[in-house]
Amino acid sequence: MTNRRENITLKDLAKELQLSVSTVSRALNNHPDISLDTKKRVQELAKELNYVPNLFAKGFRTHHTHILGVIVPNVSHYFTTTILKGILDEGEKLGYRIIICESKNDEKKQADMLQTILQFGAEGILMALARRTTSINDILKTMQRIPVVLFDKVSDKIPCTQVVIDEEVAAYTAVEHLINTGKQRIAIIKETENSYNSEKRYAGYLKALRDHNLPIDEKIILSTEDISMEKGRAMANMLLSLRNRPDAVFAITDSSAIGVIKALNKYKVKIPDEIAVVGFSNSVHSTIINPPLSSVDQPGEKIGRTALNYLIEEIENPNPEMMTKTVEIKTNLIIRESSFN
Amino acid sequence: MTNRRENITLKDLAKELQLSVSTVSRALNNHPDISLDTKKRVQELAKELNYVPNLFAKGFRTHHTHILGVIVPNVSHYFTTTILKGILDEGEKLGYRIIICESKNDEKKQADMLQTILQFGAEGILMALARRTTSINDILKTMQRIPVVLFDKVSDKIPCTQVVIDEEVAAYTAVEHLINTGKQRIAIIKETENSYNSEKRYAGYLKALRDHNLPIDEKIILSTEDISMEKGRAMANMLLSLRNRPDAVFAITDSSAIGVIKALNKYKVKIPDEIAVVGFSNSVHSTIINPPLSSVDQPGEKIGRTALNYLIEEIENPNPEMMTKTVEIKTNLIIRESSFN
DNA sequence: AAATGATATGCAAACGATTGCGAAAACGTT
DNA sequence: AACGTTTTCGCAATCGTTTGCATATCATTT
Repeated sequence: MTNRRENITLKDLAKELQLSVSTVSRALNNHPDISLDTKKRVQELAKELNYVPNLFAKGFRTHHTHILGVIVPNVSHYFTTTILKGILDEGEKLGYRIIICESKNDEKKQADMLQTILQFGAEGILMALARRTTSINDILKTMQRIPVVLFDKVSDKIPCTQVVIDEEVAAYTAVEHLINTGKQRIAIIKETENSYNSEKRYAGYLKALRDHNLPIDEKIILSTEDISMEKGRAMANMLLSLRNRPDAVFAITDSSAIGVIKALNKYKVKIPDEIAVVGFSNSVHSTIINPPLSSVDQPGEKIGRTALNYLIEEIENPNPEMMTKTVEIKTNLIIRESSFN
Repeated sequence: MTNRRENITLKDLAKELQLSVSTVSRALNNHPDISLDTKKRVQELAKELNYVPNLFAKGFRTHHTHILGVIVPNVSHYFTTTILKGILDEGEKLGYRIIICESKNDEKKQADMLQTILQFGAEGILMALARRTTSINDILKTMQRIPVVLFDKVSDKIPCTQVVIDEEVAAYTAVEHLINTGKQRIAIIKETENSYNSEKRYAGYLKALRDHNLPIDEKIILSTEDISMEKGRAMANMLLSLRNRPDAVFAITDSSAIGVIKALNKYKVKIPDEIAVVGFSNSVHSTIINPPLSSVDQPGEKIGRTALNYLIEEIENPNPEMMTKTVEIKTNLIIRESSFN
C-alpha cells in the first residue's frame, strides 16, 4: 500500500509548474483570466498526477457541500427501495451525494438523525415520516436551517413540499374496478392509526361506494394497527365468519392482501369468483402469490426523482412561496387474476 | 425561514464568553487542561445557542471525514437491503456516515463511483462487485488510497478483506437435506457466468452427491445467465420434459426456485413428493409462494455489520497483514414444505 | 524569597481551496 | 516615447477548527 495518505494539492501543482496556487486554482476552474496556454499546462499536469480536489476544503470554503440526507423508516421495504433508486440515480446525475438513514419507525431515532444529518453539512433532507410521528418540532427546527421535502409518509401539519401518490384516486379506481366486475359488497382492510395514506385510501373507498350507490357497512370496514400479512390473514378469517360475507376485499397494502389470499386459499374460497382481492403497492409479491394479486402500482423511482428535484430546486433557488406545495404522482391499477379472469 | 445560513461558530461562543477560540474548542472537547468551571460555562452556552460544529472544517482540519462509501449492484434486491441495514446500523453506532451508490451491475459505472466516493473524502469503501467485473484495475487503484472490503459478490483476484457466507457448506447442507429425505436424483440450477457464488454452491452440490455416492448426471445440471424467476420456470419445464425426471431441484437463488415451483404447480406435479425444491437466500418470497419454499437463510445484517467492522478496523489500525483475509458467515437452512412434510 | 510545579488560558499556524484586489507584463495607440 | 488598455497572474485574506507552544496565575516546596 504505497502512500496511503498523500494527496496532491494545488500547492504541489503550483510548485511543479512555477505558478501561484491561485493561478492553478483558476486554471482548473476554467477562469477567463487565465491564458489558454497556462490552462492547458495546468490541466495536463493535474491529470498526470491524478489530482483530486479536496472536496472538504472546497465545501468548507464555499459552504456548498453537495450532500443530501434521506431518512426512511425501513430500507428493506421494497417500495422504499424503488424510491431510493430514483433518489440515488437523480442525485448522482445532478452531482449530489446521498446519505441514507433508517429511522426504524422510531420517532426519537428520527429526530437524532435529523440532527446528525444537519451536523454533517447536508444541504437538504428528503424524508418519509416514521409511523406515528407526533412531535414535529424537530422537523420544524430542521426546516429553519435547510429545506426538507417529504414523500410517501407525509403529514399536512408540516409546511413543506410533499410528494405523494394520488392515494384517494388510486383507491377509488381500485374499488371501482371491483364494482365494474360485478362486486356489490366490498370490504376494506385499513389502518387504525391516523396514517395519512390509510385515511386517503379509505376516503377513496367511501367515495367509490357512494358514487355507485352501494351501501356502506361498517361490519366489513376493518382496521388494524401495524398492518401486515398476518393481520390480513386474521381479518380474512373474520370476514369469512360473517353471516353476510363480502364478495370482494380491498386491502390497503399488498402484504395484508396476500394474507387475505392465503386465508381464502386455505378455506378453498374461489378467487375471484367468490371473493375478489385487490392490494396496494404492486410489490414483487403480487406475482408470486397464487392467484396473482391485482394491485395499485406506485411509481417509486419517479417519486424519488421528483422529490429530489424539488429539494434541489429549493436549495439552489430558495423561494418561500414554492415550498409548501403537494405534488401528486399518478398511479396505475394492475389487474391480475385475483380480481378478474 | 429565519436565518437559514447563519451558523454559530466557536468564535461566536468565544466572544460571548470572553474566551479565546482555542479554549472554547478544548472545553467542548473535554480537554483536561480546561477548568471544570470554564467547561461548564462553555458547554452550557453551546447548548443554549444550539451550537453545531462544522464537521467540514473539522474533517478538513483533521483529515478524518467519518464517511464510508458503499457500492452495490442493486438497492432493491432484498438480500442486499438486509446487508445495508446492518451497515447503516453499525455505522451509525460507530459514528460513521454512509454514502450509498448503485452500480446497476455496470462495471464502468462502478469505476466512476469509486472515483466519486474517493473524491468525496470517504475513508473506506464497502462493495459488492457488479456482475462480470473483469477489469479490477480501478479497484486496485482505489485500494492504494483507502481500504476496501468486499462482501457477497467478491473476487479472489482482489487482495482485500472479503466477507462472504459459507457458500459451499450451505449448498452442501441443502443438498444433503434433500438426500436425507430420500431423494436420489437431484437437479441443480446455477449460473453460467463465472460467478464466485454460483461456483461455490455448485462445488457444494457436487461434494454432497459424491459423499453420498450418488451419480452425477450432466443432464440435470442446468446453467443459465441472468438467473431469474422466468429462467427458473423455463429450466423446470425442461426438466419435466426429460424421460428420466429428477426427484428434487436445488436452485441457486430463491427467484429461480420460485419459478420452478410455479412451473411444477402448473403441471400439478406434487411438491415435495414427486419433486422437492430448495432455494437460496430465504427471501420474503419463500413464505409467499405455495408451498412455502425451503431455503438457505443468509444473515444479511450480520454480513453488513461484520464487513463494516473489518473496514473500520483497517481504517483506524492499518495493518497490512490483516487486510486480505476471507471471513465466512454461517448460514442456516430453513426447511419448509417444498422439501418436507 | 526564590524556585518549582501544576493548572488554566491565549497566540498563532495549519489544513486546501477560493477570490477580491492589485500589480506586472504585453500590446496597441497617438 | 509616453500613455492607456487589456491580459495574465500573484498576494493575502478567508472559511471554522484543532493543536503545539508560550504565557500567566497561583499554590507549594525548599
